[in-house]
Amino acid sequence: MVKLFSEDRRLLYMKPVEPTETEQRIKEAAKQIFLRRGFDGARMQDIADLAGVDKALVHYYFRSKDKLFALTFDEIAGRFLGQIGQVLTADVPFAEKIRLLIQQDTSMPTEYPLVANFIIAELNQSRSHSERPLTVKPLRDAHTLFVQQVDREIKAGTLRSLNATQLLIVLISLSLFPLVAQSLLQALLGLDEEDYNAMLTGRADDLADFVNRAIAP
Amino acid sequence: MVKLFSEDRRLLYMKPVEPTETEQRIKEAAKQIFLRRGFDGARMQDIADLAGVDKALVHYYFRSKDKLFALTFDEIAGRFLGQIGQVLTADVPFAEKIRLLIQQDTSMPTEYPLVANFIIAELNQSRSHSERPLTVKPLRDAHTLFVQQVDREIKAGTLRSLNATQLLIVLISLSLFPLVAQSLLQALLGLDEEDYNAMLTGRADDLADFVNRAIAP
DNA sequence: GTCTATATCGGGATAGAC
DNA sequence: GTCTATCCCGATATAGAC
Repeated sequence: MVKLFSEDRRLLYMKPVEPTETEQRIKEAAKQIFLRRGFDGARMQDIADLAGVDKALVHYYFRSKDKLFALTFDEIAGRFLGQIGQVLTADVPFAEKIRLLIQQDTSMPTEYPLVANFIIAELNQSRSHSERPLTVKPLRDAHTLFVQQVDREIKAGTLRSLNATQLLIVLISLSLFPLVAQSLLQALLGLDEEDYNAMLTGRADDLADFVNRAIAP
Repeated sequence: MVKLFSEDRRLLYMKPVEPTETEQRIKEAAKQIFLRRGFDGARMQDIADLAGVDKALVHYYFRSKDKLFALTFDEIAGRFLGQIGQVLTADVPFAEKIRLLIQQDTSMPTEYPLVANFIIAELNQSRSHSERPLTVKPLRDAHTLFVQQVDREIKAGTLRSLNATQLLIVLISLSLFPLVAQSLLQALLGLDEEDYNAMLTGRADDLADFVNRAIAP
């Protein structure tokens, strides 16, 4: 019993041990590969290559593909939902909040569409066949707060009467779908990547205007 | 040269030979499996099982997984784009067309969200790593026609001045995203499937109203 | 901690009998 | 056309040397 804590520096020093640099590189590589190929398409070999280490090391640190994936997914989904939550709970005027929600896309790096697509695809997979069930912690507080704010605006007469959750879904749809479905919309409209991106840039203001007209009293 | 056509009944009879019933069953099974699991997640064995035939038969009829997938994808994507094209080119008043575009979702069977998700996901995959390049024939005519109709409405003063393509993207976003991202939105809002579907039902009219307010002169 | 070598298995594909 | 048996590669995972 004397040596109870002595084998684990975490318990001795009261804070997490630093992940080794290698471990970090593998995690980052896993994120990139899983984001692009999904669970089924990803190869442990590709992750190892991207991290510049041997395949066996990946297993040394993370045991199995499933575990590594679960870890990666939670991190990606957590960050993503966190960002949305921040905007929803931001202490800004309502009109500004709408612009923020919509604009989130163009301001974000190229990774953002990948992230949204990834989360949707993998949640679908894990839902349709019950093994490997992924979960995402709901943004209950942020959602509630947004609904309350909308209801206040309606009472104040600055908004017409409408369902706040429906409005939220509309806002997310308008901002995320063009990113998530870029490949489909490009094909459908017959645009190349450049044209498509040109069309997306600077459309946040137009969209905000669009929404404001729709929800005016 | 005498027997040039005699080995292929298609050429003799001037119309395609009937696909055998087995072949049809395999194609249908492939559609179901690919739709749910995607290319990477699908197993030839699962397709065979669902069709009630041996795995070897699947290869007998369709040669390889790639070929069977390409065939399936083209059929699914073709049908999907065809439906959208039909609505875009429909000869109905503009306000009605907007309702049709938006409503497409709730009226469709459960397969619709799967289809949209499938196309988006697989187009992304084949775009991000160049092997297995999938293509979708653009809806140029339908798109052009829609743009013209919008521009006429603007000239007639029944619509405020706006970019027709942007409007089209908005309409598709509003109708498709809640279906495509159901798993994500459910998680985000903390709703179970029943609640979520309840929220979607009957929202077509509200959405059409929403859009009409936004585009009124 | 990091590598080499290897075990093991799943899954796509084909050969060949019927 | 349909099945059985089999090939063979690729991918996860582990054992063991350093």
